[in-house]
Amino acid sequence: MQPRKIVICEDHNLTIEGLRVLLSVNPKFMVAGHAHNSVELFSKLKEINPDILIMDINLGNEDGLTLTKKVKDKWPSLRVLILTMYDDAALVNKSKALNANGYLTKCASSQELIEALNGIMGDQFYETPGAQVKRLNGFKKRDEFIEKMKLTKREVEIMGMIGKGKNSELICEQLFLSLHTVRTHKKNIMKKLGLNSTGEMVHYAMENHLSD
Amino acid sequence: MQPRKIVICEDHNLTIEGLRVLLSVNPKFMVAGHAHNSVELFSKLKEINPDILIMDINLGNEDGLTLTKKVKDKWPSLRVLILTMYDDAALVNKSKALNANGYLTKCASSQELIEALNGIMGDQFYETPGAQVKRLNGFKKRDEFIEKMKLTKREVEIMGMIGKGKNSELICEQLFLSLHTVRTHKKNIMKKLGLNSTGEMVHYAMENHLSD
DNA sequence: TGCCCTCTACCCCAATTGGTGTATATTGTA
DNA sequence: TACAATATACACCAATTGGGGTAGAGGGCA
Repeated sequence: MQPRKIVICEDHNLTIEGLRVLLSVNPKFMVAGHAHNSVELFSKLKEINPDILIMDINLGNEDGLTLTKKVKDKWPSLRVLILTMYDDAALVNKSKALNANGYLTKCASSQELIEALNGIMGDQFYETPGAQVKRLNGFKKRDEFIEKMKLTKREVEIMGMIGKGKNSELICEQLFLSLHTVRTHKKNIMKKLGLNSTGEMVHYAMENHLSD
Repeated sequence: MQPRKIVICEDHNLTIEGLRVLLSVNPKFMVAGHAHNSVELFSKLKEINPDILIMDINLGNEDGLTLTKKVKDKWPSLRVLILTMYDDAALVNKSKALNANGYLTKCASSQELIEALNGIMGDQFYETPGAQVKRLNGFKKRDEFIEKMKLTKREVEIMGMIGKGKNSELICEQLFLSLHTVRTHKKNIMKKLGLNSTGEMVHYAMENHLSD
């Protein structure tokens, strides 16, 4: 049988190279390419037309889950394995909802990776057997990322402008919105992220690279 | 020459295995063991007595930096390379302060990993060359900024706290000042720098590295 | 001694923001 | 089709901030 062609989408080179060598010893799979972001990914998918996409959720300032949906819309038969450091039930469900074929945390062994790659070829959604629901409160940024996932598109957009130090009035002008609307969005963002002032929002947005 | 013995401390198996194979092709280095947490780490260090420790900062619910300090207290000659996904000047400085020997982000290529492993054998703190330049520019920019704008010592101090997203009330409490005084300082800073809101102040403070 | 700068502190008033709640149109999706 | 989520818009009131002052205490210096 031909080896399965794999494309890896992941922003950390070391992880990409690690996966490449890990998989190079297995004749059933072949890493045919990799991408660091959505633009590279679409180009690679067109060029290579792989069987499997290994997708990291956290791609710097891009959202791997949204990207997964776009990819599956265009290549429905492509099998997608979500590979992430976040062992979170909500993310597993969201991955399922977005038509991914499996979910694996980076805590997995190479053995489990191979099992997952075999698993996602089946009809059912694949998940690490006995995946433990670990608490994620150890390091601040982990939670922050999960929180970031809860922001809607518009909220992320407004958060980006706040991160540049813009006030509500300026934002509403530039987005052709009512001042009320912008203020409502700001308040919703603050609730979601647990922030209490514009200053904290600016700090958070810059710290978490929500601003370009 | 004997290959350098390496121990990897990292909670993600895939990363460990990836690093293992990446390094297996290089005769200068040998991965002699790995650990997922502090307990395993101390046991491995005693058993193996390696030359190099590759340490992930983010170890689930443990803190890799604190662990680094403990390790260096016990094995001062051990060379420690901090390997993390966070490209953050504050973390670099903290790593330095805790006697680590180098700092590398996971965005690095395997080539840069090798360079880093060679680099940390020297006396100086090793950092991804590009990142170093970036940081130097930051401090240069900071000095120019302060000189140009002629902020007083107190104003720089308050600007730093604003850059962390703190509001006037919190600042006055922490500096044992009247709220009036802090507000006066803020207004003076705004006049000097031509800023019109707290949001703009936070943005400027972070952009110009006035916050630690 | 007189002058300038810094740090401290206060006043007034207008503008903006924060907290809470309501409401409608649209979009996506089960 | 019906339901949930999102984006939009507004009301009301309290709290904070922005913009304009004034002013005394203390340090450094010609």
